[in-house]
Amino acid sequence: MSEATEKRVRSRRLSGGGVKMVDVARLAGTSTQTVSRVLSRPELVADDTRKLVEQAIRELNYIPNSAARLLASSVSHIVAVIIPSLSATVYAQEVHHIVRVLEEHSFSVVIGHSDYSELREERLVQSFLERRPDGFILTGTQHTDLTRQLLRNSGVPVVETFDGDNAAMDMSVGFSNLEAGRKVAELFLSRGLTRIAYVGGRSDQDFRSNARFEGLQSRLAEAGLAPVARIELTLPMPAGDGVRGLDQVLAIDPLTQAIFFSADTLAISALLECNRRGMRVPEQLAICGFGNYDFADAIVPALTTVAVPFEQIGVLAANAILARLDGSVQGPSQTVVPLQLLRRGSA
Amino acid sequence: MSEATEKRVRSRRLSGGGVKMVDVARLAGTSTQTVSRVLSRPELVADDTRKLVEQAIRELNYIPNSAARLLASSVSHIVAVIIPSLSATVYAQEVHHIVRVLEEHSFSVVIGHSDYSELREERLVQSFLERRPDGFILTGTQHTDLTRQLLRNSGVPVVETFDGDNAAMDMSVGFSNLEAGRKVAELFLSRGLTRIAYVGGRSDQDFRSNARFEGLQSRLAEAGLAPVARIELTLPMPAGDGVRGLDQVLAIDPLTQAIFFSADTLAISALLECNRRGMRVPEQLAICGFGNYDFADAIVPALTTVAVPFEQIGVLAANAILARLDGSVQGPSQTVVPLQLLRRGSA
DNA sequence: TTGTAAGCGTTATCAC
DNA sequence: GTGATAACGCTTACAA
Repeated sequence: MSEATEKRVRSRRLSGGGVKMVDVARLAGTSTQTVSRVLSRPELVADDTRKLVEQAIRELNYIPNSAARLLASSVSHIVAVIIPSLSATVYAQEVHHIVRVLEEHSFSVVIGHSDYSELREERLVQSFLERRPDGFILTGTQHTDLTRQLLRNSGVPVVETFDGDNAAMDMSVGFSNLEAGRKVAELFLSRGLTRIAYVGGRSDQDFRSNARFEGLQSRLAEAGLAPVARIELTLPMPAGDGVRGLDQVLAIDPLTQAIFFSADTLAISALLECNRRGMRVPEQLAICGFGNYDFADAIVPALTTVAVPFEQIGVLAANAILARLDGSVQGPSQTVVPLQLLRRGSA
Repeated sequence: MSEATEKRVRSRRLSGGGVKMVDVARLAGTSTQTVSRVLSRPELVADDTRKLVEQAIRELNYIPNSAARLLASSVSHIVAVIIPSLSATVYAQEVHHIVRVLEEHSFSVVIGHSDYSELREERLVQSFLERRPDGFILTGTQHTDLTRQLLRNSGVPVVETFDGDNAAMDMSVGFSNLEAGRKVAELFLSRGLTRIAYVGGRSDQDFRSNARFEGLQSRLAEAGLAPVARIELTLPMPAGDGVRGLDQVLAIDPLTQAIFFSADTLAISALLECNRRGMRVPEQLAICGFGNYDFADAIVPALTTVAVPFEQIGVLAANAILARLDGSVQGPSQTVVPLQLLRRGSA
């Protein structure tokens, strides 16, 4: 921000409003301390005094300055949330519920996107730490060393989400991507399918998709099989990429019998494309998605997919932070939420 | 937060880390003022001094305290964003781009949900003002009097989004919902359809949907027609509500020829349901959506809809705040982004 | 139950 | 180009 800007902003602030605690105290005929108490621990103040103060607050339209409060008390009432992208409904859903829960407890949420990059995440962590948040909610367990170090040094509670397979720095709320892959393999195998492909994010970007692939692969290996193809799409993946994935799979093995897509958006667009091309699903090609998004159940055939309780993850993550802050829980914790394979028409 | 909590948090902070500017200054052999300058206006510091300070910062892992900065400078580098819900992709998209743009300028975004309630929005504004944000981005132009008063008094730049029809408090970036309704009416009329229905949000919740309905209605009136039905669904509207809307319309008028849905999610689920029921779209029932979401183009028939540049709205809103802050723009402003009727298969 | 005094960590101001 | 000192608005600790 330019020099001129700072001046402008400052003068704006100084002229406008600018009611502070002393002003309230003066009007109420008390000390600032009493005003402070009315705000944070009203039960310690005599009823009459309290009413006077409350009246003065209303009259002056007093709004406390949280920066001053933080400086004096070292509690920010801020939780920092870093997700790969708000454009993916998965994360948007999660954040929705994080915000909802935290709002109720008068915490503010500051949000940032890593764009699927550990380095960008590191910069965000660094920048968010300047606000002295009372908690961090990150996505996944893959972080730079500096990110870990910064967070550890800060002593802030950290929740890592969406990854129940790997060890967390502090607390974690996630699900087993590995298990998801195995479940899907199991399903395909139970239908006697052997030519099975995987379509997901690039392996250097999407570590949780990697785990799903590994799960699929390991289960297939147990049956003496190997995936016929693995397609890696660059993130973020717009829905239309499902068709690209489909085409790439078919280019590698035109006789592919089943595809596991790492996201329902991809699976849905691929399935609709199959319909358009007259490829019969699931007879000719079985399709399984991941996430159980909107419309998974509305298309024909309905999409077989793995349901993930994204909202629950958001709620649990927020609660994990809150529990640590109010002391009801002390150490590290690892929460794994269950996945559910929804067998519908497409596989 | 409980008394015990405050103590615990405080002690954690005091023990862990706690490197401050004086520590850096001491190590670098300068004053805090010089450290401060290195951080905000490096060009004012001699190269040698600067390097010493930068070295000390790295060595100590110093992280500035933005609360102290705000207190001293009255610039928070925070923008508060309030949307109805992050569960709706529309707003998630918008926020995604707001965050992206503001991050680049080292602003943090704090986010809140109004849940389509003006009263909740008011509480959020009140609570966010405690953080002394440098800007506010709100959704729509419908707010309580107190909300307006608080924002006006604070002197903070405010951008209202998504509503280009009504007067804004300060700045606005939106589109004409009225025009959207008229466009869709025009389309239906051009196809000779006369029995036209509308499905949208409850009129006391979704004011922008109201405007779309009014646009539709006014254009129909010019042709001597009136809508055969208007369905009001309670927000938030899950995709499946599209089917409910469809059924309600058909219950009122089984001969309805066309439906304008206030969101693509509704339109898509209704269209897929028509397919399932063997109702031919558009011959038997024409369907038009709003928003041009994912999959609008992937289903069969492809959804005719109104494309809204949600991302662009986010970018423009963020830029409007930035422009005001750096003084390049002074007064109120009203930006209206264009809508585009995408005529595809469904109408 | 209430008040007084001393910080919290930074930046603005002015002097050098 | 650099430093000393006084804010910034609130809470904590202690005293009354």
